[in-house]
Amino acid sequence: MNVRRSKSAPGTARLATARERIDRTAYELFSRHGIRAVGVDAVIAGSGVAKQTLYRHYPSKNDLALAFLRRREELWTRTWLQREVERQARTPGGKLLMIFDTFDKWFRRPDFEACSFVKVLFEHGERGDPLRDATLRHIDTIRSFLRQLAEDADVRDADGLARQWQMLMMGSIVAAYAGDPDAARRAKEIGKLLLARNGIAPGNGVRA
Amino acid sequence: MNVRRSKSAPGTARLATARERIDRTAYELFSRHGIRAVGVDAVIAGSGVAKQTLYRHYPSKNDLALAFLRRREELWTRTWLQREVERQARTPGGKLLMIFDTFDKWFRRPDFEACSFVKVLFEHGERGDPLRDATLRHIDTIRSFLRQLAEDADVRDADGLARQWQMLMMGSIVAAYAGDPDAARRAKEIGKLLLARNGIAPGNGVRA
DNA sequence: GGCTACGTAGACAGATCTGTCTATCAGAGT
DNA sequence: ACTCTGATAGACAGATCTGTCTACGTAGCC
Repeated sequence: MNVRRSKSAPGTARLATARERIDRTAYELFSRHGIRAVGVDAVIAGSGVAKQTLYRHYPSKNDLALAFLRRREELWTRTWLQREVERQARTPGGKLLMIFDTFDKWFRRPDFEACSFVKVLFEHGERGDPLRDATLRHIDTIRSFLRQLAEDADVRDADGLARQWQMLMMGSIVAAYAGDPDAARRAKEIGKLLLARNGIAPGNGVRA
Repeated sequence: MNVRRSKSAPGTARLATARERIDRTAYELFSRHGIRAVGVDAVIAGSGVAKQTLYRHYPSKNDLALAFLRRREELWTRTWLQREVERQARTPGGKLLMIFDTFDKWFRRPDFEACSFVKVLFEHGERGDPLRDATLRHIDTIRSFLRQLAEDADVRDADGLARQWQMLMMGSIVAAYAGDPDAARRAKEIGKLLLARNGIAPGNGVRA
C-alpha cells in the first residue's frame, strides 16, 4: 500500500502528498457528481488515504467542500477560462466573445460536467448555508472579471452588461447540460447583439 | 387526528383525499427544497398521512418525484406561465416578451424557489437517471411552446430562436436565484434585441 | 535513541433515509 | 351483517453517511 516515494527536502514539492491526493480526488468527484452525491468514503477510497488523514486536514466535509470551491475558482475560473480568453483575444469585446468560443470547446467535451458553482448553488440553495454563500462569492468573482472587461470597453453601464453577460453564460451552461451542444454558439450570437447595442467593436478578437 | 370531513358521494370531489394531500405536500416541499433534500418522512408528516398510504399510491419515492414533475408542468408551465402570457399579450412577439414580465413578478416573490426542472436536472444529472430524462422532457415541452410562438411570428429559424429564448429564461432564473432581483428586466432587454434581429414587431403586447 | 508529525487500517457510534410489515380502524356497498 | 377498500400508527430492517476512536507504523530531527 505504501506507494509514496519520498518525503523529499523540506519545503520542496513532494510527489503526491496525502493532502494533494485528497484535493485532486475531491475535485474530480465533486465537480462531476456534485457535493451531496459524493460521500467522504468515496473521496477516501479515490485518494487511497486513511479516513483519519482526511479529517486531519479538513475538520468536516463542509470544509472539504469549501476547499473544493476555492480550487474550482483557481483551476476553472482563473487558470482555464480567464487565461484562455486573455490568451486568444486582445480587445475587451473580443475577449467577451471569446468566452463563448471557449465554452464551445468545453460543452463538446464528453466529460462536460457543467458549472460547479451553479450546481452547488442549486444543491445547497437554502439561505444561511455556508456553501451557498461561498458559491455566491465565487459567482461574484466571475462577474468582476466581466465588469472589468466592460469597463475597458467604456460601456455606459458596465455592471449591467456584466450581469447580462453572466446571464448568457449561465443560460448557455444549463442549455448545454440539458443536451444542446450548440448552446455556446447560440449564446455568442446574442452576445454580438449586446456588444453592438453597447457600441463595442466586435472584431479585433482574432476571430470574428 | 382524524381531520377528514366525509367520503362524500362516489365519484364526486372529496374535501381532501389522502392522495391530494400527499401531492400538495410533495409539491410544496420538492419545489422549495429539491428532491434529494426532502425525505418521505417529511412528506408524510406534512400531509398528515400514514407511511403505508403514501407507499400505496406511489411504489417508491422516485415515482412520487415523477408525479411531482408532472404536477409542476401542470401548475407552473401550463396553468401559470402559459396562461399568464396568453392572457396579457396578443402578438407572438408580445407574448414572448410577456414571459419576462411574468418572471419579473415571480423573481420578486419572497418565496421564489427557482425552476424545479433546472434544479432537478442539476440534482439528478447522472446519465440514465429516470428523473433526469423526465426533466428533459418537461424542458422540451416548454421549448415547444416557445417554438410555436416563433413560428407564429414567421421567424426563419423558429427552433433556433426558441432555444435562444429558453437560454435567456434559464439564465435569468439562475441569476435571480443568485440574488439579482432585476434579472427578468435584463433578460427582457436582451429579448427585445433578439426580436428586432428576427424582424418581429415588439409592440402589440399591451405593454411596451 | 527517542520525540514528533504524519499516515494507515478499520471498527464504531449515531443519525438519517427508504421501504416493509403488522395490527387496527372506519366507512360504503351488497 | 359481512366484506372489501383505504386509511392510520408505528415498529423495524437494511443501507448509507458523517465523524470519532484506537492501535499501529514510519521517517525526519535533535
